Amino acid sequence: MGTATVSQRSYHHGDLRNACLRSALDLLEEGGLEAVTLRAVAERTGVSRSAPYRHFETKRALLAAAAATGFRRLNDAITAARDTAGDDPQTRLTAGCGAYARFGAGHPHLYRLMFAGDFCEGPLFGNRTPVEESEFPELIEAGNDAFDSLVEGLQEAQEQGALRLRDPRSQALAIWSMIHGVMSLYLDNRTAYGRHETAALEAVLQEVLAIAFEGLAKPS
Amino acid sequence: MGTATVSQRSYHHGDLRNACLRSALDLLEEGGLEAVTLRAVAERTGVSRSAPYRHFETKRALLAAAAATGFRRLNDAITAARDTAGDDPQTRLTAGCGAYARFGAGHPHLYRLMFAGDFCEGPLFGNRTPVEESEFPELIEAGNDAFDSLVEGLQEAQEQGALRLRDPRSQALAIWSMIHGVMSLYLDNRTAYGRHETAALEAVLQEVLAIAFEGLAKPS
DNA sequence: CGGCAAATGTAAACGGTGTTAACATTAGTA
DNA sequence: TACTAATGTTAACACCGTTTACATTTGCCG
Repeated sequence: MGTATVSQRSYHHGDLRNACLRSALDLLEEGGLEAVTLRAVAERTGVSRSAPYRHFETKRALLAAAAATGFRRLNDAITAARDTAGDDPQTRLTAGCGAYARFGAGHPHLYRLMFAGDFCEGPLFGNRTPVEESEFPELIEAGNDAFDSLVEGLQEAQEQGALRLRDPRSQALAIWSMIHGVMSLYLDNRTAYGRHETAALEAVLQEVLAIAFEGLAKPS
Repeated sequence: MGTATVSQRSYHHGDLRNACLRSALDLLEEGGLEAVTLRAVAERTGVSRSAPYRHFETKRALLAAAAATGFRRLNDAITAARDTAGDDPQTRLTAGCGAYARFGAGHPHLYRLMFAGDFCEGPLFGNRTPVEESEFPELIEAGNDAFDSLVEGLQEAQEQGALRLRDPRSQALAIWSMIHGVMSLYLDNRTAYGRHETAALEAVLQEVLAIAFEGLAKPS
């Protein structure tokens, strides 16, 4: 009979861990968190039900890996937007915030998973202490990296004289809280308009950012 | 044998719906959402496994009722704090926000359930349109009532000249977003300090509120 | 090369969960 | 007092996460 072709994969998969992760992300995007079932992940990957357990100790571990992937993608989206936004620090910050919102609106289930808060025992943003002691260090690190990007943007704005000189870490935490609040209410369908009314999201976000920048601006 | 005493309840419970609701709220407070199992609710109420289904069509309906109770309690806490906060509009607003944060920190699981976003098809805050068409109108109404309290506080502050004159509904949505963002990151263990570090929560909240009031204040 | 241990995948089962169907009991009423 | 609707019970269903025992393959060491 046919000799083993390259894509045959009779028994061993070769990269099952990443394949499961991709299946989980796909299922999440298509059907929300409730669609992400280990059985569904296994079936979609074309493997037996218990195979994923060779690469993820538990379902939470798989979801944590997916959330970490989400933070890395979010960070990429923010930095890319800022890098193509010119020189004005406020424009760069606004571009980053817009990319943040676009990411959340475009991947609502992933965004909610990233902030689901059932993964980390330890804190995430602003954490300088034991990353390795956490249950899912990969997730902690990805989240902190994204936070650091925001801190850099604020420092940049401070140095160019656009913002008051305060601790940029606490400024960053305050701004992140605001934007996350907007996204959270929007994604959880709590705002005044429908779930897919991107216009409503943009309006609220602009109002919040306007208030925030007014409150953070250097008194002229 | 003993004639039926008042509390005998041999077969019919009398107020099983409220009893289940209370059991669910207790289980939620004690063990988080994962502890709220219909079986546990039934057992705690001292009733068979399928009895709750006579009063709640599904588990989601029970959780929605619990979330509505949460919004009513939150509204009560906010208005009580504001009513005992004197006359200064900003003090009254700050007192309301503090009560909001205290409620969330004191009932983290309930707060997260209220904003879990798996109940409403339609929007919640700021909604003037079909409350009855929603899947859980009780929840929509309780959420809108709480939102309206915040709007009233902002109108009050505007009338007394403490805030810029803008649409108080969009101001309220912006402020709610900010505070909810702080609470969400805190409860989901995303902030820079431990979960039960109330001091950290207060610090971030004060920073956010300071920025917000600065941004909303009437230019002097 | 040969064989052997570790890594990886499979099959079948366990307990727990939401939900439903069929049946039992009670309350309200004509 | 009989009948009906409301309410509660028991037993089962499918689905889920997880584990255990077993099968296959890979890689390495002699």
